[in-house]
Amino acid sequence: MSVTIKDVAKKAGVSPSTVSRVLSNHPRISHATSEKVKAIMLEMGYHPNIMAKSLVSKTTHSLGVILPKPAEELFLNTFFMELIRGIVAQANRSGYDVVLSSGSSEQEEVEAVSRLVYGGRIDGAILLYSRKNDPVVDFLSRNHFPAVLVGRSEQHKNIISVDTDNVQAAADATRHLIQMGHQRIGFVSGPPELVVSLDRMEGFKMALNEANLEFHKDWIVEGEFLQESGYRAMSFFMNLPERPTALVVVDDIVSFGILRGLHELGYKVPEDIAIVSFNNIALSELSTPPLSSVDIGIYHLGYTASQALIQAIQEKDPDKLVHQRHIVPHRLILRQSSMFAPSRN
Amino acid sequence: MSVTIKDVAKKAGVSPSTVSRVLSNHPRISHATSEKVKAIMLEMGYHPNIMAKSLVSKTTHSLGVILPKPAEELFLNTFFMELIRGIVAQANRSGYDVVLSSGSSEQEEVEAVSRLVYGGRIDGAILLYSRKNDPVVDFLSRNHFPAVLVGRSEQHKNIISVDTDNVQAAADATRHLIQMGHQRIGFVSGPPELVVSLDRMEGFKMALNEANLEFHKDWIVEGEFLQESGYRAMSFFMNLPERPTALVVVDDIVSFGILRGLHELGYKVPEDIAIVSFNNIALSELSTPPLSSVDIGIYHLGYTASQALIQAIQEKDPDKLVHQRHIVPHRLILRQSSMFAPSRN
DNA sequence: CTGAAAGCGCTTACAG
DNA sequence: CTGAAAGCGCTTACAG
Repeated sequence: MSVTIKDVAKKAGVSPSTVSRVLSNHPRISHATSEKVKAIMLEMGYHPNIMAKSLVSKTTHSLGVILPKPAEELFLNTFFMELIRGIVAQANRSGYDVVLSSGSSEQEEVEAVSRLVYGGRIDGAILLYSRKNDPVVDFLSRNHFPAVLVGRSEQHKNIISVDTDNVQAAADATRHLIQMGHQRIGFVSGPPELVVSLDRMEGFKMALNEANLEFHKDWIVEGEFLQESGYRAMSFFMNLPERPTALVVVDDIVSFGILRGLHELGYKVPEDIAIVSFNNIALSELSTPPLSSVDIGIYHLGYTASQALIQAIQEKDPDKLVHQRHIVPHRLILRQSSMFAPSRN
Repeated sequence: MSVTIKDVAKKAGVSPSTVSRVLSNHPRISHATSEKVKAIMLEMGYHPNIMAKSLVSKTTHSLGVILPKPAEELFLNTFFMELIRGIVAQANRSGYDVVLSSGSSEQEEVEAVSRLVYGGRIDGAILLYSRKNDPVVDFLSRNHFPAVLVGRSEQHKNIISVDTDNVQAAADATRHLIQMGHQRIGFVSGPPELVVSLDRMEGFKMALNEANLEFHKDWIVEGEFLQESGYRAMSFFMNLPERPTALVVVDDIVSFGILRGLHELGYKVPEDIAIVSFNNIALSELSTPPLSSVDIGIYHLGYTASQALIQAIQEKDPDKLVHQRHIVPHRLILRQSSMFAPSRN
């Protein structure tokens, strides 16, 4: 029913092969026939059938993106949206489509991915997060399937990854508080199975070490990327006999929970406790007070991930692809939540 | 290189046709051969090639989702993410993939969609928003391509749509303020080219009318779905000689901007001005004060859109599809921002 | 219940 | 510079 290469060929008085060659800008085709065929394609409203093309070319011009399962799904809506926007923008620009997939368990995630991969539905995959033992990463790595990880993998060192230097980022945030005069600094971390939590924790410790500041076990709290976690962490800290004067918080959303709790209890930020967190989402400058936050360039991360993946797909020499690690620069944005020098005691 | 239906057939000692029939659970296949073939498929790691299947079946089992162009892109990250989560969840459950596409202008949007549609890449499309004169809707409607609109279209009454009853929702919000004793109520609207802005405005007027309250031209402000718009609206209202005591605000994000502005100027919410807004995003209960908001079930909207689209794709009788309109129920969530009765004057 | 054959719409050596 | 032919991996009448 829809117009095919044969219809165009017939009307143009050439063979289907020729039409196909015009389509792919084959060099050895006469300018005259090329023009004629193109005119007729336009006239007849011809559009190449992508499926047929894929079937023979063994390439789909599609990238697969695996959405995190519900547990982490709550985790920062705006983070993932920004990431996906960056991914889709760059993919479309390069003529690639993006196929979204999700599973409601790790098991289902693997099934979804393997359907896409084995079914020849996608040319490469992007993972939006990095867990410590991720079966999806295992699967892709085992199958030598082109893949890019946003974040980094502990096990699979040679998967291509696009990441923030989270160790440095956390060190930067911590150093800022130290420079402001804080000596008692706590850390609110994310789920320990996420690599990002570990990296930020490490940077935090690093900065404390440099400054010969004490690393206080009691001043470390782990949680989810949820406001409730921040709320709980806050209540834990504020009940401590000796409490920190500043906090490094793994994510802005978590800081919102902390701010809310402190507000309810009548504490003031940054006077009673100073806060720096990560990701600099749109709302971070809108909270009361506005949050100091490390901007990690989320859109840019997504954009770079697409770019790296497409490059990997098109690269023939596999040696060039081993152990690629793209670092997107971060930037500490200072706002009111950390702009206070504590009195010495 | 990958294992095909022929390989399986050879190993099983049957014809490719038979393997294909086993795959599709054809009724007239003997249990014995079916079992044998299935065992061999598993053993050889067979996975059907989706492209080949699509080519012959003329169906892709993919839904296309068009991301809004940058202008509206900012518009409510978390809104779109929730919507997409709902869409993907339901699509995957029904065995459909979701293909994302975007353009950086209306022109590019249409091109992206037509590539997907004419290229046979998708079986149907979901639009995430409704503009007043949308070329993408025109395109889909003109081509009689299965499509679902989240929102509603003024021109194309017979496109399938999934929507909130925004008129009622806005009326509910407004009535609540009236019941609290407010007589001077303002409205902060969104871009006038979006249908949702118009519908909510209409509900607002309706509720005022019912209560014989004056509709004050000065108390209506249009803006974007951005915090800055809220900030500006706030400053406009607060400089009025006679200002409203309560506001209905088209979106929570806009309310955040209003809250911030009022806080800076030292006004109190809800005492100086009460606020109700829409969408009930995750952060609405975290603001200071927590926002009263109409929960429109965003995830549910996405979920329903997927469901309706898949139904439309699978429905043979086109008469059944005309003028379908699915309404997802809304619910006014009361929080502190509107819980104050103004003194009579 | 099963097989041989044709065909989906394209590409790409091979030949000229 | 162009065409005829084979083939990508599947499905589906048609026959038996």
